Amino acid sequence: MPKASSGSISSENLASHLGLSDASVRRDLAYFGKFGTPGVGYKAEELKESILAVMSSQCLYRGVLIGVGNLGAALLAYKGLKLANFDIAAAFDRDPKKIGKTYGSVKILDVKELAHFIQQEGIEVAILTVPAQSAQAVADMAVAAGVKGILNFAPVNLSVPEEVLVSQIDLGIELESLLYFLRERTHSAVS
Amino acid sequence: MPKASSGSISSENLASHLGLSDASVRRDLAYFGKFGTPGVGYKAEELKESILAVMSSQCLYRGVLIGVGNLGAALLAYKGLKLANFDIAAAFDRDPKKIGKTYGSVKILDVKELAHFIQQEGIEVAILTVPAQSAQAVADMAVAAGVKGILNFAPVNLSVPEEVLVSQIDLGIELESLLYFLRERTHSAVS
DNA sequence: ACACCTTGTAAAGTTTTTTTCCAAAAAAGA
DNA sequence: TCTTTTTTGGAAAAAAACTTTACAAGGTGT
Repeated sequence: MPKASSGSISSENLASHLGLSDASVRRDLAYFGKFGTPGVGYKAEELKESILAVMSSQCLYRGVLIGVGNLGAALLAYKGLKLANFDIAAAFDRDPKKIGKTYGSVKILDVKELAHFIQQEGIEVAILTVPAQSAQAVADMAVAAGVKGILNFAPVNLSVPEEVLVSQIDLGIELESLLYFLRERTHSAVS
Repeated sequence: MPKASSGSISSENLASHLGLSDASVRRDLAYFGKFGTPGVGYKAEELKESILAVMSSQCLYRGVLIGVGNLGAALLAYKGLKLANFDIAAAFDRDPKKIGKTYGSVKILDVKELAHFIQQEGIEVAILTVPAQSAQAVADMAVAAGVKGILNFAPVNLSVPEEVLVSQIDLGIELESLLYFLRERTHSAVS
């Protein structure tokens, strides 16, 4: 592994830490601008600033999280979301025991207020962490109220107008995929 | 959208429900065997049986879940895992308040017993739902004890021997990706 | 001034994914 | 029975995505 010199780091060095090739690192960084200096590499501090600058230059999106079960609560607690210039304006649930509570700085509202809230606040993104059987109905509500993107954790194929972007996350499929590759690997090792 | 005829469904019909092309559906199904009949399509009941047969013909993997926070609890409650012929043999945590409890049929044990349990039970897969700062240490333990695959939810690049398969799930990155495409779409719509 | 690094980017190469195409199989109508 | 229609499975072609190679241009140190 190449060693880091004072304050600077080369694409080769970065690559070895990330498990990529030097060319990939350069290409990916270059996509957003010129952050390095030829013959030297990337100055760590500068690179960090530049990346943060690119990320925060992206316009802010405001979103709601719908369904405060275990998974929803986990996401509310997860700090990584703010990094993406994403702001959870409110969470929604149908359970009266949860409504009115606050997770961090996010308030839990009654799902009946969802449409009104989305319209009033100009919400563009919804994170769906509701049970599978309610997912389509909730998505329909959110889309009708004006949401443009959905991050869907329910194991259901949502049907939405094509101008709405859905990103599907199925934890079961991730696991199956891992197991599949494990089996492939052990099988080919035997044969 | 094509209509379904009694008991049978064509690849084109399946495809339209899944948002794929007919050819893709046929190719993907054919990968595991011949389930359809030319001129007719796939008999729904038969296809379902065949898919279940393929899935359960895959050898069973046993795994442990490490870190019973909100996310861990959500996964323990999620029934989709059993479908993949995957069995969570036990969960682990370091919090004495959680140790000894039972989620569904899964018992929560002390993380100190992790290595011993993995070896004793021949566990092959670990699901990591621990905080980022403990992820590498826990992964090291699991790998040393014999785990061959890791499903990692901590936003950390695990470093493991290359014979160990790691599947990384970063919910923050999923969200960023969604936002990125949303921005791309709205920008190109303007210009 | 010269030798040596290392970036950014274009071009080439590779891999993966998707689509197209068609022989063969099944059903339905003549 | 024979022909037409439908639809599969799989081969071959096409397209797309991803990686690597290659190198001019920009910088550093002697």
